[in-house]
Amino acid sequence: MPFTYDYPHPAVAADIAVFTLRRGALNVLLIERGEPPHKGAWALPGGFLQPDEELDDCARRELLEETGVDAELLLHFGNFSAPDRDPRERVISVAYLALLPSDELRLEASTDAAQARWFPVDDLPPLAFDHDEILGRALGALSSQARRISPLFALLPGRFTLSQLQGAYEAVIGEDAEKRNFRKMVSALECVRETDDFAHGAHRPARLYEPAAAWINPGRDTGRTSATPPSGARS
Amino acid sequence: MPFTYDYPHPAVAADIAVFTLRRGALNVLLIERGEPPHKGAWALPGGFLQPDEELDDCARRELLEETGVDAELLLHFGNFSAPDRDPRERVISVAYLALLPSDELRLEASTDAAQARWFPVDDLPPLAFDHDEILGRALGALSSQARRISPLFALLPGRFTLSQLQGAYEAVIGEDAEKRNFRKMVSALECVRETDDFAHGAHRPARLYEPAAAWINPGRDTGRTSATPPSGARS
DNA sequence: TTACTTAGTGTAGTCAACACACGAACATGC
DNA sequence: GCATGTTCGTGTGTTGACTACACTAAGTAA
Repeated sequence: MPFTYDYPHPAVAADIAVFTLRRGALNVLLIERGEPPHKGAWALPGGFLQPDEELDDCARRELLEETGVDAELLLHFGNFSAPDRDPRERVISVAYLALLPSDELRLEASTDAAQARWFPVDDLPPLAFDHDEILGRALGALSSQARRISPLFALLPGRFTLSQLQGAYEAVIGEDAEKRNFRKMVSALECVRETDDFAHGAHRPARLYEPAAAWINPGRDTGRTSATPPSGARS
Repeated sequence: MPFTYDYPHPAVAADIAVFTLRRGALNVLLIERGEPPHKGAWALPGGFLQPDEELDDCARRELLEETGVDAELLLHFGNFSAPDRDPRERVISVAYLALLPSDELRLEASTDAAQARWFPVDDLPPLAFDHDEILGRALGALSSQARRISPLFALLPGRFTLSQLQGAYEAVIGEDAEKRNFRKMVSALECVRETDDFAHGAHRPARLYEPAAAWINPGRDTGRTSATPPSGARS
């Protein structure tokens, strides 16, 4: 790294793709821009990095400020750095995805947003800046994450039925799952613990489950650093 | 995203963990810093983003400038943004990993580096800044990537034997593989094509293989966007 | 009491991953 | 040139994982 640096610094912002389930379908939170550029267009929420703030904290703060909720899962999935992606000045976008339980839907448009709204990911309006590209990448990353099941807890209430969990899985992956196989998978992953309570609806009550401890905020797989020692490949 | 932004902009840099194989072992390229801070300490190569440059291009350029080689695989695996990670000023580090064939070892220390050297990843010196954390994350990401086999081509010459490929796999994963199963896996992935030539050594010659087309620079898995249409989960 | 809907479970078949042993081909040294 | 040593390269049987599939259980509502 050079010890002098004469070039102008870019702005750095976090943009967040916030997903939730509404009526069984995956929805993403968009804001309608209240100011130029792209005034009137829909965009992902986001904002600029502050001086003494880590990027992860910036994303969490912006999300809290712009939507009023604190996300349980905030995952960085990419940077977007095209020099002309923002006409005002150079902005490096650090992109995150977040998941919210479907019942926390208190949307509060902030000053610079005309309104905030949920959109089904299958029926999106045109987006400002390069946010369509960012959102596409977010959906891909989300789908990969969901196969580990535990990230889906952030989409559900604290206790949930296995049918709810399967519904979230199907909504995120975009494919149907077979009931018994899904339950076998969840059982094998040992990521839920059954409770003694049941959800009562119009039909047979379903047992409620909760996340097993240590599955909140699961680390990324780090291969070598967390793996058992190699069996002899090292000399 | 707010339309005004009064905070100072951070510097943005790319740091690159460059890996290669030397005598069968995974090595990483480090430079000895020639200037404060951390003068005399070893660090990952890297440098600052220029005004009209994408982050990916910055990483590639810095690597070319500091080591004289053009990397075939440059993969972003994380950002590092602790406010005090660089004592000079705030620097956001965008971290990449790169793979080089083991025979391209023309190291040219640039002006700000006293020297550049390969280190086995099992025997590293103390590193400057937070580069030990960056390198740890790089090793984890590399191990995940290697399971797809095709990224390993960047560690090998243009044509290689299956034993060489297996050696690269084992060095990166950190575990031994079983020969026949490894070959079956490679065969199933259809990522190599056999040639009519053989490598002649001290013993029975081994057939040379080359990467199958379309496996250079493989895209990330994007789930929904590249998957077959869902079978009915969407209404 | 009946009808309806969802909850919840076990098995058989298929496929992929794993462990395993040997003959083939070439270089080298005697 | 012959024997020896080393790596190359292949097939099979076993095991565990994933897939597909159908019924009974339990409650609500009419």
